[in-house]
Amino acid sequence: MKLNVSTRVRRCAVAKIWEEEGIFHANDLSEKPRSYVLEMFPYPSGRIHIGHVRNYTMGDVFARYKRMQGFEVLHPMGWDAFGMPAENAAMEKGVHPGGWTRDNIAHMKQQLKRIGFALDWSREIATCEPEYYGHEQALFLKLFEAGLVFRKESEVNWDPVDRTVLANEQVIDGKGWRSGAEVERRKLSQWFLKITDFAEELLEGLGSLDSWPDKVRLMQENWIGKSQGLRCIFKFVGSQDGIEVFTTRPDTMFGASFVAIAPDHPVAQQMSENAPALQNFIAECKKGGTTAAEIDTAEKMGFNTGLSVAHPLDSSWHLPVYVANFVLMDYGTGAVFGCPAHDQRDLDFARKYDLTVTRVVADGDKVDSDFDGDEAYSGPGRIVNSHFLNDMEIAEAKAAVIAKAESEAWGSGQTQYRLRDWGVSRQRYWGTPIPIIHCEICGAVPVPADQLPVKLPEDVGFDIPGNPLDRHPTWSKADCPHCGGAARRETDTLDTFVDSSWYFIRFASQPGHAPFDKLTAEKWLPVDQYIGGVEHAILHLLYARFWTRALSHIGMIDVKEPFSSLFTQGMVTHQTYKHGDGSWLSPDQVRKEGADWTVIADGSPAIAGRVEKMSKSKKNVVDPDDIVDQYGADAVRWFMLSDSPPERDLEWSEAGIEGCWRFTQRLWRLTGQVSGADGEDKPLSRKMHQAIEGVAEDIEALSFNKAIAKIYDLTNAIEKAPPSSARDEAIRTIIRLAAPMVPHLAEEAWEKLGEGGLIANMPWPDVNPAMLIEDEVTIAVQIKGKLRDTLLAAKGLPNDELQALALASAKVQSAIAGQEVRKVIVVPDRLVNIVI
RNA sequence: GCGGACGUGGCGAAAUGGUAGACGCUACAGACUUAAAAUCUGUUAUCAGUAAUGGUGUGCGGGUUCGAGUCCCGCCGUCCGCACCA
Repeated sequence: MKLNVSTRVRRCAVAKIWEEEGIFHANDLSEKPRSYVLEMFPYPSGRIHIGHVRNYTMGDVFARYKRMQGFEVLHPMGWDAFGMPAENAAMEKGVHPGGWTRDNIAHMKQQLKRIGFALDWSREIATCEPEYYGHEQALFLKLFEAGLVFRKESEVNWDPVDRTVLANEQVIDGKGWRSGAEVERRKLSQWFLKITDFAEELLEGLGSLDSWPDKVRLMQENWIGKSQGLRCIFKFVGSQDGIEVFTTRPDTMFGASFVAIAPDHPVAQQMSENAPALQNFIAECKKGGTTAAEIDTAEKMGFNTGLSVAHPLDSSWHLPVYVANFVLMDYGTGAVFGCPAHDQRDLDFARKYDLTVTRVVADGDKVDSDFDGDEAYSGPGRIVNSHFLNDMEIAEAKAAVIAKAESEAWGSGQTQYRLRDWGVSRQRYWGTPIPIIHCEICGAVPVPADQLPVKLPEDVGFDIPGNPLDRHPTWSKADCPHCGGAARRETDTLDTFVDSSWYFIRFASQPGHAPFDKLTAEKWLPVDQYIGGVEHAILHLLYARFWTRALSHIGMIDVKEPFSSLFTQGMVTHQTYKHGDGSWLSPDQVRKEGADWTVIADGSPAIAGRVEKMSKSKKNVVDPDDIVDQYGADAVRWFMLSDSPPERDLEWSEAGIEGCWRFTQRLWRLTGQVSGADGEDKPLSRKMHQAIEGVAEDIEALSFNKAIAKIYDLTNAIEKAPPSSARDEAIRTIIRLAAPMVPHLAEEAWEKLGEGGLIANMPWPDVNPAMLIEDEVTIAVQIKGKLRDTLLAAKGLPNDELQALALASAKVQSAIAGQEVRKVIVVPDRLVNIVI
């Protein structure tokens, strides 16, 4: 226990003053420049995780810094409160999801408050409350009216024993997590949002997001997956009907050796009606989960339908038609032609079913049509063995085939996206009810606005798997808003990604009667700095971008991109330990003895495992409450920011937090050293001004580890310096520089230094540019790029004088040893490189 | 399988193409102390050398350049995402 009681009491008092004065409440009417700082809101799982602490500390430092720079800052917090864990808790512990969630929120809110985050709690949101999700239903219906919502069949993971839809994470090795039954893919009619209408916009918009990490933009670009290709028909032999195929490689058409269609392609479905063998094959394909990884890694299987199609470029050339498990109905036309020589999947398939493999793109000097080996060639090259395409470049050949297809009317060039429409239906209770009523006569009818919110019923049970809304005795019964006849409510709820697709707008403006007020929201949006985990790089961020654009499209808000600057922080990791039998041990169950680890309880040997992401199952979690009790919030905050660059993983360690705690003490001791002495200290003052500038730059760039290194540097310099008024000023300044990071200590120190008011309200210290300039610089002297000497020179010395100084150096003279100097490269104020 | 990233001392790291290892942690030595803790001072990439100094060194192999941790090509390893976890 590092903190004594009185310290803890004082720190609580500090937090209370911030709260009483309401200094972190954002003023909608402020005349100041604005800054909207947001961290991804947490799922209320029960306890704040150390990863949250890292995320929110970064945002907090940035928000506090922006306040010091004179901005009106909006820094809100809320809860992504719908989701599966609440239902799991209900099943396991018999508690109601709502009660469980609200208890968790209350507890976690207290935890956050203890860490001293400068949050505007007056804008707190929990997505599970009708005050939030009712507005979400209204927005959903706006999109419905705009034609951006539709219904279609889509596959889900079906557990045939529990008779329940499973989430991907509930499918383990193709089996249901509770029942252990082999999971099947089953089709259900579900609601979708037309995100594909915005594919091009979302792709183009990435270009304007220059304050997003390149990797995230690249991932989204690949996810949207724009490609140009040919859509064309392979006609059945002797028929005008055929199979429509999409390909991005029309240049390889003369290398085609088969056509493959998806198991749920209409042609396959129709044929299977009278073909039990095909039926079995299709059923076989439907085994296992729905994820791309599972489908891609499944062994490639095909079924020869016996059908033949004619090659569009040569109708006398016939190709077999297979049903194949690796062809997806969701992408393109659900049918492809296989060119094994130049596509790995097709090659694997061709080898397995003994189909011809013809080379049509030259691989260096390999041009013969017979292709051997098991590695497809997808690189550049000239077209070979392809009649009129021979000798063309790939791009040229693509254009030639598309032109021919268009002129002969058997196909056309087409832009295709990999992005699929967003399925938002979930067969679960704990989510936003989809505000639709199904009437046998009128179809799917929106719930009228004056009947919103459609509230979740409280009286539900979780003793049986499946959706309690579906089997609720009365809830789903409703009158059709059109004809007044008996009808049934939609019992699916919305994907929780919908909840997180507009919460940042609600934070900016939350009237009671509407989702948000357009003008007020536009004052704050877009979010100036958004911070969260990379794991959200694609889905959440893309959905939120889409939702914002959709609202903009229907005129509800004039904002295209919701997050102008994005930062993705790394995970918090910790050493793991195991028993000899492989079971996990928590770090406090082991002790180091010499080079080895032993289990404290029984002295048996323990194994120090890898440093891994903190998780309950590996027992390497640290509870923020415990460490705040032990070291205080400031030391914990300092640790979250120091050493590791924020975008990388941070390893939690006992030694590390101890070091941070010691630093907070050092800083505190400094504040007792104000001497009142007179006198200048130019080098110290220069260091101080460099720190004011450097720390500001680093915080702006979210390089907290570098900012902290600069604060350490200045601390070292202050400690070494003799008393002077410059030193006293440096002490007062360093507290202000550290204030965003260690706000409690800074507040107390401010009082102790006899300064008035709250440091939280102080501006960032001013830099005197004249004080930044160094008058001497160290010049590196190299010979052929190798360092041989360094010398001190006046800053700004002309190149010829630097060169003369370097050549005069004794070390240089002995290294040259009379050889001819061929060239000298001089970088002003930096180095001289002598080439001999 | 597909897509994306990362790799520098004992450890976390720093370094507009220009002195690799700032800053922190650990460890070791010393001061203070009856003692311990705390604190303070110093050392801490590696090899050779008493030292001065010199060689080597940023995952591995090549390349561009006067000069490469940084740029290019090819490997290896680790991590993240893949549409119903959030």
